[in-house]
Amino acid sequence: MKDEELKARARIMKALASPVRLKIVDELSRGERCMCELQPMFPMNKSTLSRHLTELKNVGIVGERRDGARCFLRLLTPCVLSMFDCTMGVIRAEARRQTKLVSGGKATET
Amino acid sequence: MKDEELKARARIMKALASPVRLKIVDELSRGERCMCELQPMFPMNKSTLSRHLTELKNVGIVGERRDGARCFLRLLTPCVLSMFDCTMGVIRAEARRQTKLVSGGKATET
DNA sequence: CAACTCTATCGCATTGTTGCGCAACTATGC
DNA sequence: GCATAGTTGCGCAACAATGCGATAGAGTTG
Repeated sequence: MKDEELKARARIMKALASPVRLKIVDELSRGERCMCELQPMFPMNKSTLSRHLTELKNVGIVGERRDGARCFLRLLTPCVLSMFDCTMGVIRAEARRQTKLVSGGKATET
Repeated sequence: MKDEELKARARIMKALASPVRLKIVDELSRGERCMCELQPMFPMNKSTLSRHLTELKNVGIVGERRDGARCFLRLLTPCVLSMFDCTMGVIRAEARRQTKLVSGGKATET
């Protein structure tokens, strides 16, 4: 796999490697929102939130539509939601592994 | 969505938010490998490579099988490969958007 | 079994990157 | 003019990536 491609992918993953940004994506998956709607959901300075949005816009996951003073955000690539499913898969698999360890399974024990 | 869940997901995304680790995953998708096989592919100190592997192991994406002094790595959750497809989707969508901008499309122009 | 090699990991120091709030700024609408 | 919506510059603290050297097991050979 090409080096450039790896970097491009890493950039996208990085944009999603934050609870805050994941929450934004999750919220936008339910429809268009403007900053002012998002702000109450995030206990942080609006400048910080704006920067998170910028990061998502930079990699092309989120797009904006300006309407007067407002700036409506929406998900441009809903396929990122399928990534969520996968992360759940990883989490569940890991949980199973932990369980096995506790209940005396064979996985990698000391 | 729960806060803990968001954090767990972000952890997984973060583990994949690095060209090096993406390359490792890509390589492991073609089969089990030992550190000594991976090393020649990565122009970095072996301790650094080891750390990247540790990170992938920590989130449960990669597992290890020890055989004597060697340590064979393998992909535990192949679904991460489907994430790759999605990143490609995002990259392509972004490329299309750029093209539109150049060719005089309507998207977000100044 | 002692000495040695080979494989992988750990501790530490250095360097670069990220997340954050604050305050200042721009732009829109009343 | 003044409130509302959002972005930008700055500095700080926390975190991540890296190399180097030391260390810990496994296997090998005398």
